[in-house]
Amino acid sequence: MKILSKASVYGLRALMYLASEKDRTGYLSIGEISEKLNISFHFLTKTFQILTQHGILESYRGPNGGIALKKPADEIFLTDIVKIIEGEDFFDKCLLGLPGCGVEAPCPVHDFWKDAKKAVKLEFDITSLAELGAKVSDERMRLGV
Amino acid sequence: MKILSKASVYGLRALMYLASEKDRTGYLSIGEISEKLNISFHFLTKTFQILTQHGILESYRGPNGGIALKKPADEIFLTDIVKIIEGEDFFDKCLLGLPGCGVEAPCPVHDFWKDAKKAVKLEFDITSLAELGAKVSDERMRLGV
DNA sequence: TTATTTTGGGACAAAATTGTCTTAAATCTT
DNA sequence: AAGATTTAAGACAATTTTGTCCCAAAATAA
Repeated sequence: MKILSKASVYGLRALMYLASEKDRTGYLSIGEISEKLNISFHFLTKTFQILTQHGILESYRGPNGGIALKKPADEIFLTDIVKIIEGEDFFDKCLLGLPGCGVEAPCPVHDFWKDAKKAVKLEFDITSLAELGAKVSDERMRLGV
Repeated sequence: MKILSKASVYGLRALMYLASEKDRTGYLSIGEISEKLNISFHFLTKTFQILTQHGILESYRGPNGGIALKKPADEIFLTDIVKIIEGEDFFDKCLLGLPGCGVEAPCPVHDFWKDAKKAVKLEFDITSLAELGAKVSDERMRLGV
């Protein structure tokens, strides 16, 4: 059961890493992050560009440049990130891919799937990068192999 | 939030159609199903071949041939189908794609995701093709556009 | 100024998924 | 026996996703 593209997975892992290093001031380079997490540098750069354009990250070029969270980590939630990368309709999709599936014209699994999406969305709505970053730095939960 | 490949989606929709036509005796041709549901005939054929090889369907060639459920529709559950098409580990995957993510070495979202997967799996485990077929035939829930 | 470091952005390649087509095999009908 | 119907199976093409590469732009440092 895979709900996220690689772009989202890489983006999320990288942002969690960023949040876990909250004591370091200034910018973190994409190179460092991609190395630490074993993610393709160029691929991650592209995802970060999108997140920068959407106000999640702030970037700075040149020596000692890199990226940084544009808002406090406790004000950025999983939903924000996932909707940017996967699309605004991320939590509105029919399990069977039927367009316009809803109460008026539901598919046979609509009722169940509606609830399942709601539960996941709720968790994504309330889970912040600060919380996840803390789990990495404090509880040593892993982001890589 | 998309958890199923097209192969699964097509397969499930086709099987629900089959279950919804339970009064018709004999085999239903793949051609009819693909037309009714607007699914590529050849693509659906390949998915059906896999389901036939795994004991979900029974096929018969020649005039008046086609496919039929190999077991009663109330003995076939969503989990059975999805595991065949997506893989046995369908409900065991880490949200962040980390191999071996588990209680010993969890990722930061492991706890939540474990529960979310469990809830979806439970529903897939108890939802039969008979139940879904009835929703299509009795409650006119839709399988196509 | 010149060299170095870093992100930005696009072109391009590789891989995976999805979709199409052709031929074979099995079966029925005439 | 011959032709028609239908699934089986594989080759192949199109599309999407993922990954790589190159060069430009911005900033620092010497």
